[in-house]
Amino acid sequence: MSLQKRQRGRPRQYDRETALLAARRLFWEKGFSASSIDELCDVMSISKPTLYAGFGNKLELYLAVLRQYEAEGRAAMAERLAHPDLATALRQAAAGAVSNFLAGEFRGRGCLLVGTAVVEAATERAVQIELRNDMLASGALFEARFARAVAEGFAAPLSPALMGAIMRDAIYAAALHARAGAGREELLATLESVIVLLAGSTAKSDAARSLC
Amino acid sequence: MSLQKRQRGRPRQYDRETALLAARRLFWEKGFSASSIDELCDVMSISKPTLYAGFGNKLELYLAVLRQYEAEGRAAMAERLAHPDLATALRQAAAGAVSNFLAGEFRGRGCLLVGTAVVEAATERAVQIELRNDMLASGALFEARFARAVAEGFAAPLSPALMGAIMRDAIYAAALHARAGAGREELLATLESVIVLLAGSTAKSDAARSLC
DNA sequence: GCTATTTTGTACCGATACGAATAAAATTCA
DNA sequence: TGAATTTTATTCGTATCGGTACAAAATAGC
Repeated sequence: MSLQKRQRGRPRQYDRETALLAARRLFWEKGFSASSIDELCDVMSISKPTLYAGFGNKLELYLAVLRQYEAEGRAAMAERLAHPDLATALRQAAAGAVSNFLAGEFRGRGCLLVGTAVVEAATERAVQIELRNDMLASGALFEARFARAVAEGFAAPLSPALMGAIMRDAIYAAALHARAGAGREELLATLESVIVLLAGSTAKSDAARSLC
Repeated sequence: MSLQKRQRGRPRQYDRETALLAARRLFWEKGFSASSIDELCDVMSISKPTLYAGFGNKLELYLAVLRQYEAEGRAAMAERLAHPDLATALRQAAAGAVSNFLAGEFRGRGCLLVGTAVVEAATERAVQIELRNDMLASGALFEARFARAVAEGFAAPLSPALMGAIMRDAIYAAALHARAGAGREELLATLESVIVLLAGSTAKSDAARSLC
């Protein structure tokens, strides 16, 4: 479907994914309501009618940004969770999330969904559903990893679903802390404790071990 | 200080705490940016110059609302945590928080701070500090409760500080889920698992026990 | 009653909000 | 080359934004 031949009229001069990335940066910092259409056009380097023609309206643009972000994040998370050792997989997932929360140009970035979608969820049903599905999907990702560990002989203290929920929630809470200005060590310390409680191992990650 | 004699000019016709409560409801649902001054004046039943004279500007009003909310919430939380049994204390705290998140007129209320302050934290330093201090204070509250348990002979799996952070984070995550539309049972199930992991007891709460 | 002081509501300010109308520019097809 | 089609930028319009000037209203002290 992406290989359809060139459209008939004037070719568009912007790249959709790149434009969404630019919009993401603005939404991430200011949130949905405080990001104006004019500002979005600026950072996306397109004019207002171009934005409306290409993305519908402000809310639809925001939803497109969220979906692009979720797809990227979920793919990265699944990759990190694939490590054969449970504790290491969880540590990689936690470290990746934390790096994402702390990267970027402004202090206290956090997670795009936790940082911005949460507010609009109360008034915009579509955003609430998007947020809800993201949390359920994240939980399912961790649940699957715990289920795999159980199948491989891991003596779990709880059901995979509950352990997955706890691990996911710890990471979402870390996103909150990041937005509130917390530092990397603090975020990682709490997450490490949760991993120890859930995976029962105190072994250090590969990176930490190589330092000894 | 609150007993100072009647001021000299025209007495104000609104009650400050009541007005803040009304503003809280609007901010809670729409967030800071999407709540307009006109709408705030409506729900607070005061005129615009009255609002500015009494509360400074929109941001200061919002901060006043946050502080009133935090004070109430912290007092209630401390009271629930005072129960002599650790697990029961944690269950009461969790149940109280969940009830707060799910009460109110609109679906997906959650926590005022988690639901609205998180967005503004990235651009408004004062809000970020307020949010950060709230999270630290909440963590300290739980830490103190765990420390008390340890002093009373509880065999803790982690330091009180870490256990307090984990418990607090689980509740903050529950606030996120509530805003995303999750139901009471789901919120309580995850929190109960965390309590079991931390307090090590599977005893049911008084209310649940009385049902048997 | 008169003055000083504080709160009140009406009206208003410039700036900016989201979105649309319109027509020029750039391409494909015939 | 000309018709059809799509994207582009300029301009505009109505509504609302946060915030303020101003004067009337309501109290306490003298």
